[in-house]
Amino acid sequence: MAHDERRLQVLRAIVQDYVSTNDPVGSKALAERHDLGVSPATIRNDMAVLEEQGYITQPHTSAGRVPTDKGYRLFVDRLSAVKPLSAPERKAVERFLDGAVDLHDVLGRTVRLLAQLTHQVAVVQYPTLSRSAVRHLEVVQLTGSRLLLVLITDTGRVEQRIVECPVDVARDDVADLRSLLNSAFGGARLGDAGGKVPDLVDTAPPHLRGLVAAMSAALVETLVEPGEDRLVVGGTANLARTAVDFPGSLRPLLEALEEQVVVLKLISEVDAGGTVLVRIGEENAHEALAGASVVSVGYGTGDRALGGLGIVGPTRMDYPGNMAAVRAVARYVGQLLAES
Amino acid sequence: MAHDERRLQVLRAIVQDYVSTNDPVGSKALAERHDLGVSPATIRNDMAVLEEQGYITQPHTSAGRVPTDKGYRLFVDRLSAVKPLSAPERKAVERFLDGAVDLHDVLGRTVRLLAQLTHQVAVVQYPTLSRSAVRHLEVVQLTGSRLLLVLITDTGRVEQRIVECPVDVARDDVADLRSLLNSAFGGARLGDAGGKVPDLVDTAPPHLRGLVAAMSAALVETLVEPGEDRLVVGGTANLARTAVDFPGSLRPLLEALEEQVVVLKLISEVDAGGTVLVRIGEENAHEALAGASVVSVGYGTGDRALGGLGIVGPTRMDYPGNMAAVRAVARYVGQLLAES
DNA sequence: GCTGGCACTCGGTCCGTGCGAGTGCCAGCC
DNA sequence: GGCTGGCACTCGCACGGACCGAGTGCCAGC
Repeated sequence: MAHDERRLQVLRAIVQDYVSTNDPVGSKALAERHDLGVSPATIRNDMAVLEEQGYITQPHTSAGRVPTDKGYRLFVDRLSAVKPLSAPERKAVERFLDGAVDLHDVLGRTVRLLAQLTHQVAVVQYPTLSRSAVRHLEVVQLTGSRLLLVLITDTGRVEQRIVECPVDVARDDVADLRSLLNSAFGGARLGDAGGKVPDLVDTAPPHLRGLVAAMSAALVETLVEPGEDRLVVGGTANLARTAVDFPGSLRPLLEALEEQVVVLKLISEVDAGGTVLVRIGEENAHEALAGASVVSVGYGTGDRALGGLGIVGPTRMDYPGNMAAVRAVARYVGQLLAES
Repeated sequence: MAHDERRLQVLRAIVQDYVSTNDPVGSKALAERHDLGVSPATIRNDMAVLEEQGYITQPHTSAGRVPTDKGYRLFVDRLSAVKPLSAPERKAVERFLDGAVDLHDVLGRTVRLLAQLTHQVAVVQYPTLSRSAVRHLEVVQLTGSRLLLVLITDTGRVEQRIVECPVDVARDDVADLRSLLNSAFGGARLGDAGGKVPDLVDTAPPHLRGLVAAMSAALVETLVEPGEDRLVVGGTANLARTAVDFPGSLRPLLEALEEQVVVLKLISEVDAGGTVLVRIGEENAHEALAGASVVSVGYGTGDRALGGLGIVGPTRMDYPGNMAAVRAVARYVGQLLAES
């Protein structure tokens, strides 16, 4: 029906105007700024219907309308096309990310880039350990009984862990231990590492069994521990700019970002297909994020998702632009990591 | 002179009251809440003098007085004693920091602890590389021509760096390279590493010279690059709580904290003696920090300072308490790192 | 089904008033 | 000489009323 169609145009116009002006938008302004071909009065009727359906709301009588979470949802799903990045923007992405010297550097640059492109808080997850494979395991003796286990994954991630042994360890044993661990775990997905432990312990020379068990345990523990999936956060200064959009205080949001766990959960719920995920306001199912939207996407090499990245901002954000930025950055990071 | 003495008491009382109430403090309130032994009128005279000397100021006529940066400075220097942590607090420090599994973990806990104790933004610097010694250097071959150099310092810090070689490297050469590098740099202070490079390159077997030079260069570069002195920041949510103290916006401050360089400079200007450094407002010599104070101290093992840690907050802060917390945490972290 | 007109609502702003906290000054007292 | 009580004065702030304008809902007419 033509009616429905126009009503959606009205909703789109409302979202666009509200996002750019931050003022509740009225029927007259809409008629002026968009070529809807009808008079303000007609728009008013449409708006009344949209409000009844829950897509928009008025902060108070005699104010314009504002999109609800549901309204943004419809906008994202049906009324907007992800707009590609401009040429200079694409160039900026390349320039910004090239020249990174290691994983830490890549992710640091990524988060800064994303924050700069979107003017929002950016979040990047380290490549998930469980989906990474072991490239190398290194054992370094710190003191007689204290060993440092260093794990290097195929994604360039380097993790360390101190292991305290009950007794002093001989130098030669350290070397043996290293080659034992490497031949057992080398090349294996970390997700499968747990299963290999019993076998490894059984086949190890008797005098090394205790050691092997301890080190394997540390390895498994390192990746099982949920906190070990690290997160890089950047661009929190952008929150100050959008402070007006967060009624009470920025505090809960800042706390959630520091907490990491909350955000991590959101960011890591991505698939490998490169679909951009948008969670709007209440959809986030976490109180502190009720007034915020999260745009996230998985990055990876080929069809393998390594981790997620995305942005957090007010529900009143430029969804098409931000979705494009997030997607573009994820693609580029994926490429970059595939090279290494 | 007894006069001067009382005037200082008045200043101290003003600082204390203002810090706890956030209201400009008037002569009457002072007389009531503190046993100064004189009437409000007398206090008014003292306040007039203090104002003339620049220690306090009034936001507007007919308001109470507020300490100036200069006033806080005098307070910190002469009017306050660092008050020791309470027993439960000391206990919390121990409980919080024990059980850390590696350096990353230790510093992460430290920053959270400090933020929690002081209710301010906490900042912890990674142990400076230039003052650390090489415990072990590891070389891992990622692809034929791409090597990963992993540096493990005696402070438990692990740094990585990808080195691109012009030609493919043979497996055996990697092992040789590793032992060459370790025997050359092992145990050496990183600050001295630069000087050893020429010698090392000269004595290396001819076919490895190019490689050795490249790796040494990467090593030196890693620690010369100023950005490599990392910083952990936490408790930014506390900024939201103290937002009232930052007139304009939190933005500049958040930006400075993300910038890291600025804060790093402040935090790293510490000595090994355990002196707590306080920089108040304008003393920070950086615009974004003009309304903020920084309390910092060096942490280290024995008489060797490894790095700095501290807090950033509004000038209106509990200096004695925060100085105590910063000092106590630094001591404990120093001990913890000395053990490893 | 669209449109112009109209009455109505209500938040934001401006202004005037009153109040109270706090000050500076002064004369008097110890 | 220094402290004190008293007093006039200054302002910021909170309160309340008036006004204005944006925006709405509804209705009759095309």
